[in-house]
Amino acid sequence: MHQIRMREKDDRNVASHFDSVNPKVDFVANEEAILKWWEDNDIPARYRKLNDDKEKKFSFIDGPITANNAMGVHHAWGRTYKDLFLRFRNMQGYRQRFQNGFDGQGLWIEVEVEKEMGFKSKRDIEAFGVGKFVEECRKRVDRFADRISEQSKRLGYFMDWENSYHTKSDENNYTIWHFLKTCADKGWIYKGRDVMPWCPRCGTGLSQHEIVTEGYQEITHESPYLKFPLIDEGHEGENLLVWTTTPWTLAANVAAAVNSEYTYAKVEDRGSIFYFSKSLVETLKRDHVLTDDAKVLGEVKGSELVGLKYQGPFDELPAQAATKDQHRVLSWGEVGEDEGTGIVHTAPGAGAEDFQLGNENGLTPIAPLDQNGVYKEGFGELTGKAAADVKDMVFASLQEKGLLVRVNKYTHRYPVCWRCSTELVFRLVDEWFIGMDEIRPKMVKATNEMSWYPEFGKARELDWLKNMHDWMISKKRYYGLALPIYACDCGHFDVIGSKEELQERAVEGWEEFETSGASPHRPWVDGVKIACSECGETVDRIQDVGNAWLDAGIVSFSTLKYNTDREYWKEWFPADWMSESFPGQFRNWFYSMIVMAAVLEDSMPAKQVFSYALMRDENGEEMHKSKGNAIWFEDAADKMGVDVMRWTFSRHNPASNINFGFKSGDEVRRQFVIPLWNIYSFFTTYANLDGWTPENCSVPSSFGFTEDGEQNALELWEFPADEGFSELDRWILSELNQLTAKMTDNLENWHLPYAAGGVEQFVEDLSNWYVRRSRRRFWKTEGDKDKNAAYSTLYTCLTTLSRLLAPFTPFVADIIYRNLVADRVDDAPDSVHLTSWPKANTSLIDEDVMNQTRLAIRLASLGRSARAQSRLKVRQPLGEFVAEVRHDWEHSALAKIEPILMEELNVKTVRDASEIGGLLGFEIKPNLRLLGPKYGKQMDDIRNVLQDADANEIARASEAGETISVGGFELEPDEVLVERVAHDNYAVATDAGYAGAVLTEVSEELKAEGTAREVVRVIQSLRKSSGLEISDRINLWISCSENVTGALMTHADYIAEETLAENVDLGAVLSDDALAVTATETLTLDDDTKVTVALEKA
RNA sequence: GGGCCUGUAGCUCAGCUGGUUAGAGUGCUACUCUGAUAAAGUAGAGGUCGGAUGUUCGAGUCAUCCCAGGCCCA
Repeated sequence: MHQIRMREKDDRNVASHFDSVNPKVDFVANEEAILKWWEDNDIPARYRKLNDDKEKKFSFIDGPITANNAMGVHHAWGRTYKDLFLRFRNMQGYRQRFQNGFDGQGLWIEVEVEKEMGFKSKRDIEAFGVGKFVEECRKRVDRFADRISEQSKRLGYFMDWENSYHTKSDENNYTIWHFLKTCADKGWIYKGRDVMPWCPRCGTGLSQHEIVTEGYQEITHESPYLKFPLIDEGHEGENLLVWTTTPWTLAANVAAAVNSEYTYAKVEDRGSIFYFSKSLVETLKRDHVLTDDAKVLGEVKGSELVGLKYQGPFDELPAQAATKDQHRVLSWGEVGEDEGTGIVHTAPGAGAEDFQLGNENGLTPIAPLDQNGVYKEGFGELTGKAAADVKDMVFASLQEKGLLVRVNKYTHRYPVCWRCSTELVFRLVDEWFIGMDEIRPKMVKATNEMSWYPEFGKARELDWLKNMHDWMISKKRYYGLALPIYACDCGHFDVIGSKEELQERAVEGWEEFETSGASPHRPWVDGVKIACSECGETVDRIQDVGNAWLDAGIVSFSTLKYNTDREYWKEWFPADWMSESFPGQFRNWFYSMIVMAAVLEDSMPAKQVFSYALMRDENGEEMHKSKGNAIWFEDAADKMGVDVMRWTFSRHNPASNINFGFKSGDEVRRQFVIPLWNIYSFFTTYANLDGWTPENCSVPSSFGFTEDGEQNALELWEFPADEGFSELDRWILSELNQLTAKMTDNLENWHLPYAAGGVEQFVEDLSNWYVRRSRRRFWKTEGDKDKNAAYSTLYTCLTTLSRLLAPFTPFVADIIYRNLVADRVDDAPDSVHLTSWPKANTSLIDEDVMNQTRLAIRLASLGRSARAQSRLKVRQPLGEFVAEVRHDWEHSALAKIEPILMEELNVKTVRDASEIGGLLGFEIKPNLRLLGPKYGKQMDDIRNVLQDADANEIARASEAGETISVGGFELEPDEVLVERVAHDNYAVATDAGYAGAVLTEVSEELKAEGTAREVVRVIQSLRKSSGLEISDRINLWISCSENVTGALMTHADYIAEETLAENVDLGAVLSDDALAVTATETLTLDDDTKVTVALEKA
């Protein structure tokens, strides 16, 4: 057998006893201690190297975490998944890379650094110096990368932290160049135009994201209503009534839009005829746009207006020369009729939606503003004026032309620059795009080939691909991928695909660039110039940097040595697994990963995608720093502990949002971690008392690795004939092996809630059935085979559990493992994280014994319920328990579990209700599964006749296998269901077709026994309160009335045995003196007689 | 407006190809028990299974439509 040997045997000081375990444990302090021990003993590195010699591998590609701020608990959620599955694969013997990634380029970083430095605009950055600014950005990224690494270690995340990749690295950026060059060679890269939100004060564009989050304010604008005179024949003298909140855009008007579905009114007011949405007539009168005398002349559908030409409000301007003949009415589904006029002024060069609409309709956009928000040439008196200052000039001009109808105040949410609160304008700018039409089919193919968890991820990704437009990859900023595009005035542009190519093509500035370190970043790379491949002119790099998703999308190439070691890349690409949160990542990281793999290799980037939803606070509210409900990682780690946090995540269904908080953490600790710890504490307490060590364990263990296909000692093991293993042992070992098998399967299929749920059920079973039912086996004084079997079984459960839990709760798992195994067993790995994943011995999975025990647990519960109803305590023995079961096998099983039920329920006999047919009454129900298909609509009649029929007769007939004649129906014996109901003298409880009853008559004999047990209980609690050790012997006096003495006499031996009494003085007369020196307690029995017990240490 | 997901007890969620009285955990209340116990046991209250219509002998489950929430797209 191949065993990983971690330490020379003689280094090891194998102790014979377990460290004692404090039941009042401080989990957080333990975690910190373990963390230190891991560091001191190099466990993470040894864990990572564990499978270096293995053939099979598991390739994980990490979605880079933004190294821009510290980690929150929502990051801990995603990182728990990553760590968990990587640990699982490591324990299974897969070779892995363990590379973490940091995302550290792009506007997000710039914005944080600007805040840090107190910058207000791009001009501040330019003044500070782009080079210095970029350095500051890099420093911030490195600072937070370190911070996140430390936080991740605290989470127990075992990664190769010294070898994390950075998207800002040269390798990453140059690999993107290669990607872009590949796109360019196929002709997919082009320069296009788009309208972007723009801050005229800062002179910079803002991303949609910056506006969505916090960039809106309530602002009141003066909003004009104006006429667009129609010029088509037959419409002379008629006008469109148009409204806008941005008067400065009117000079760039190209079209007007209506909703074809709406009905428009033709209205005469003050001598003019207007068209506008019919539903707004009253609103416009109320707002004094129309007078109360306005007359509705008729109605037209919006579609009838489409195509009509009109005269624009500023057609006299030179800037309108190319567009004034394009003015017409367009159909646009987005036009609403809640406000305005139902006719929308469209300026494709000054509004994002307008631009889109303009493109669809072949309009020429007019871009009125320069980068400072000032009108360019061609706008007459507006030229040279800022957009924000021209509204009065616009109104005056409209007034003069007779086009202005009314100006109203209008308050609305309007986007502002989140840095300086200046109202944004929309500006037409040049951007660079990747045309996706030819890439899309490859992406669809890859998406279909990939496995998605949850499964609907595939449909969502495909849906996104369907809607996907060309990819805008440029951004007018400083810190990011330097786009290797060299656009020449001749109209041609070159794309450079590598550092080497740049060097070859450079005609200027290469030496300086090389001296600076040749990092493809602004400003250093900007000094390198090439010759245009078309006309030979010297060309600069375009100023733009790249979209940040290019940075993250290339990592399955750049981090796998695609450019330097293609064999290595082939070994690890495509990845077996990638995992990120799904809101957003379908259009971001997953998307860019798929694009890159499709373009470069016509492949998928990863075989399996795993994704999860969003984290909310405890009340389901979104977490926000500003709302104060966000939880910092350190707070959670310090207060609830990382194991608790990780288990909370692990038991959750990834596909649904998680509501996370300290309350749910407390529940997990109470419900799961503490019970587990109590079992562990119980085991070590008694094992130490008995001097039991793993050498005595009669179940073999195999903690290290076996060769593939080779079975380990446990897998080959069978129950020995004479080692004392009981049904109970067989049961829990069966459950354990089933758990192991199911866990493996669930983890291989990403089914975390099932995996975690299985462990929770097992811990529950182990604690509340196995340990509870086995307690006496551990208590007894002699060390026989039965006791050793119990220790061996519990030890095996705990050590296996520690390994199954290692990927989930790495701290508590290692604490248990190290105490029970690493420090006690020769050749066992030092840490649970160096052990192999347990393999199930399926021959130990015994369905019969598991079913039997389930039945016993169920019937015991019913019995306790029945007792509770009768108000007879478990301590009072009762004559009989009658069980009603449902299936054939359960009748025979009942005989086997009889001793268990007798003990659990404290009854003298257990009977099967079927043996005593007269005891319980009958109830008859139709067997719908059989009768339904046969009788159809007659079912209601059958129901009724069965209700009215003689239940006893039908039950007899059914059990005798006779045909049942009832109400004109001839029913087969199995077409009715017979159930039993309660009878006198029995207390009955039922559940899911099962029933349990106890005989409530208590004989004198039973009563005496009950009294004896009551007395024992009092003595035991007295022993405990007197501070006696469990093994201390005592002398005992019992003072009580004569007939109670008689009753107790019969059970004197039992009392003595249970309480470890050497002498029992029954019927003793206790003097006050005696009471003063010994421990005493008085018990009042049901009939109000009193029993006083006194004891002293013998 | 379109796509996907979700809607079952106060809360978190199971309910497989339609089948008998819709479950679990948790929380709450009461009682019980206690030599591993920050535990455990038993009971109680708590549900128009988001709504409507349809298919069927029978619908939480299937179909259609609608409502609400979420994510994405327009």
